[in-house]
Amino acid sequence: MFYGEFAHTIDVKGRLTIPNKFRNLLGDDFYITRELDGGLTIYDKSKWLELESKLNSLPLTDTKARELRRFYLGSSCPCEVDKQGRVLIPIALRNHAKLNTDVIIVGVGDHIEVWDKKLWDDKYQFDDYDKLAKDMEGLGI
Amino acid sequence: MFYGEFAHTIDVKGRLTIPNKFRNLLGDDFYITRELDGGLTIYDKSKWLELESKLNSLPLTDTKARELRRFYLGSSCPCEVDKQGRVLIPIALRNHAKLNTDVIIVGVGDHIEVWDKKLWDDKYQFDDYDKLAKDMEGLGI
DNA sequence: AGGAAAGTGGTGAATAGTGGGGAAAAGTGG
DNA sequence: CCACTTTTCCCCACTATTCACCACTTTCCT
Repeated sequence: MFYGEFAHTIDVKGRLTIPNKFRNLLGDDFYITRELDGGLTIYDKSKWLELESKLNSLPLTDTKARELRRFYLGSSCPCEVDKQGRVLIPIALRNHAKLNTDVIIVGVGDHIEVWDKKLWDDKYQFDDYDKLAKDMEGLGI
Repeated sequence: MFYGEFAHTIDVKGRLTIPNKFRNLLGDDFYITRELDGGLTIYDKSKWLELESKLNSLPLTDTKARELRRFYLGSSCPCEVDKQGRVLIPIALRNHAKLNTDVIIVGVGDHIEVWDKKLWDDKYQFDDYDKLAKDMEGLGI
């Protein structure tokens, strides 16, 4: 399982170092794709296959299903790490998540998320604890 | 399986380079045809044969079946890549998908789609995450 | 404080993508 | 059936990107 928040940088070539704590857990084969709220998600192989088979089971005739597939599969990328533990994030994904130099890598249990630092800071400062508490209540936690 | 989004160009002669990552997977024999949402689709041989046999199993007497066949088979084209890894897209298909110089080639799991860049950008910016989430919910993902 | 490990940055070779010229082939009209 | 135009295909050349490697800085741990 992936936990914690790491501040890393993407260099001019679009390379991002995977936090050391995540590398062993991810293994050699993992996938990166878009994520609903505007960041990127890294899935290990088994999680990815799970998502993919769900998507593939959808009927071809459904317009929404086709769009979902384009969203997830179309933007995804099998990752390869170099000897320094870095992956190259394709331009399309970098643009989608508006990644600049500074990014935040977050372990969220069964997957990892990648956010532009500014976006992350704006969105998830978590200073409104009352609101958070209300949300939790609504979800029965 | 085909993943990812690539921005390529069609030159004045109508040639399109297949992204290197897709070439090996496609093999020598593959097919291109129209696609439902306004782009083109590339199928590898096995997927193509599958689609073709499905279409051929439809009753000749059914008007809709005849139209489907015209749509898919009528516009299709067996592709050959030159030594630079390019295919020539027939004019009919180029027109159908309104392909200009800049196109987007998208790997969507079991097939590849080709879109005019402008069309793709307009259609698939995917910034309405709530809508997308709703769609997913509706499809049980 | 010292050493090891993690993260960052840069360089050069190899490869992918693009564009164009010219020969071969196919289509068109007399 | 022949001449002409157009399209297709093969080759070469240029540019941009990718990838593997090396070197440096910073952080962490003992």
